[in-house]
Amino acid sequence: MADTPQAGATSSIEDQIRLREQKADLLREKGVQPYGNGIVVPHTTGFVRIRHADDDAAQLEEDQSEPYGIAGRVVALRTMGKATFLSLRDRTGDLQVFVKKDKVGDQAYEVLKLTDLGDIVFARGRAMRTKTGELSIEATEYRLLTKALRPLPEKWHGLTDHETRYRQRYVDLSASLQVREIFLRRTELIAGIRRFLEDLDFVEVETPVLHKPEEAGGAAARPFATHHNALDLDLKLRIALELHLKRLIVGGLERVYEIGRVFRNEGIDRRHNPEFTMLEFYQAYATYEDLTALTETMVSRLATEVTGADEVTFQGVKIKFAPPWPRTSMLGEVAKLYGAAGTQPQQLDALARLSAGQWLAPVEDRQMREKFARLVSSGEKIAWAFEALVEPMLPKDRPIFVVDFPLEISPLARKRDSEPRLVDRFEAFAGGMEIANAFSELNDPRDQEARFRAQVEAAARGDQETMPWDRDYIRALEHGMPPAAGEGVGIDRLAMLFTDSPSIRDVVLFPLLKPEESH
RNA sequence: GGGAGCGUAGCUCAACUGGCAGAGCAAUGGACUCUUAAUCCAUAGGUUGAAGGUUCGAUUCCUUCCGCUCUCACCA
Repeated sequence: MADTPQAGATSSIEDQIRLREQKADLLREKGVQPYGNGIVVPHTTGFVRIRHADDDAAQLEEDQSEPYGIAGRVVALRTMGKATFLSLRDRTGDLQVFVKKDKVGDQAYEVLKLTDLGDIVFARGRAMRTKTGELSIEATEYRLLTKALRPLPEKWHGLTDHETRYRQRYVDLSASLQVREIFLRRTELIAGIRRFLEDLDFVEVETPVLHKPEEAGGAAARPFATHHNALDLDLKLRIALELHLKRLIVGGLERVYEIGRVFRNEGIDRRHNPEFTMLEFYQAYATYEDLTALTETMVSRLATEVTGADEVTFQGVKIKFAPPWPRTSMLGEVAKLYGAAGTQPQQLDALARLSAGQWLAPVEDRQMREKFARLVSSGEKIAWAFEALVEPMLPKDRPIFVVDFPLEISPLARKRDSEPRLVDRFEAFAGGMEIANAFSELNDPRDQEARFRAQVEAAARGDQETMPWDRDYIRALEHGMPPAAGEGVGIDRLAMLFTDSPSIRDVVLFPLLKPEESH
């Protein structure tokens, strides 16, 4: 075989792959294993960068410490005959490597000449500064560890096509340090949640993902169906963590949390992926009021830990997470809009007397108007009016707690002692998204039975997002669940807020896409 | 599921009113021992998402399909 690939080669992707395969063969002929293993990599680029951040060229020249050994992907390559600069990227970032033929030797330089953008390489050498001042490794040893057969995206614009970024996340992550940062922040967010809750004496648990049909409740959503062959058992993928975690509260664990994937068989959009990550935590002897304080403290601290500040810019709007967060009353705001004055019971009475025409009068949106026809209870109508008329007006520069939820849309929440048509519940909104939902837990087994009955009746009317009647959960409550409060937090949405990502797909490593074969 | 937009070389993008499908980066050959969007000379790279239609002629116009993005609905 010739020493170098021949001129006249073409550059379609197939040809580029073939050329790189030929280079791998040439490396083998030179005794270099293009997919070797077992190399010891003693340092990261970040280690070198930090250690020599303040050293000038003269100081580095006097440095007599052992040479550094780093490995990573070649993301830039500039050759000037017998000297080459390459940018090497490892998990900590990039560092320039300066390879001179007279320093590494002829054979290593031949290997270098067979190196392509995207290859994984190893370099050993002392730190130095180039004449323009860039910290670099001056290689005395150069090895190729992995031959890449496909080219990297264009160096200046990178990979911008969303579809390719999501389908080939490995390319996206290789090409973009910003994308890496997003996912590192997501990881830091989850670690921060664990630290925060562990400090409060919560224990992390794992509950089943595979639910029997009667267990697949805890939220208003349609589940995915699956099947266990050996038991010949139809199963659902969980839509929430709630009912199992509360069984653990019955069992006396008192403070539990789970961070886990849940699955909802519904539409996909900027805020929704069919599988997403929820934090749910339950605390015995706490009320939903306690959880407002916990939530604003936790989220504000997470914002600081993940982004460096408790003020975050999301899609051009600054959001201040520092406690206390403002509150708004779902009942109160709706009552105000419909002229229902007085105490909460009086407001509820007045709203219950409204005719369909009166409810619909202030709502212009056609689809919201159509949706009204499907509503049965007064509580559903209050939530509907809040969504149509109040939610769009919520402040954008702060998270906000919405309180005073009606009973009918809260089948697992405790009734308020002062007004049993309401429940002790809040939802937290930020950046136009619901980020948390919490309530004092319903622990009266007979009341819970009545709520399940209402769900089953709603299902009979055609509602597809009702909860099943979970008899074992009732049995658990019959054993006595201490008074408790619990909360669910959408991890993906916090990740969006803390990385200024417009789509959930930007914070999920491998979002669900339709198959690509059929393009 | 409804509506709007987009799909051209490995990547990022052009192509006027329907008239030979082009550039930069990447690639290939050559020069170059301090470059950093390296530079210089040369070369090559296309089923224009797919199928059909209109037309002398389609990247361009029409139909259907596929995928993505935005949006509405559902939801967290």
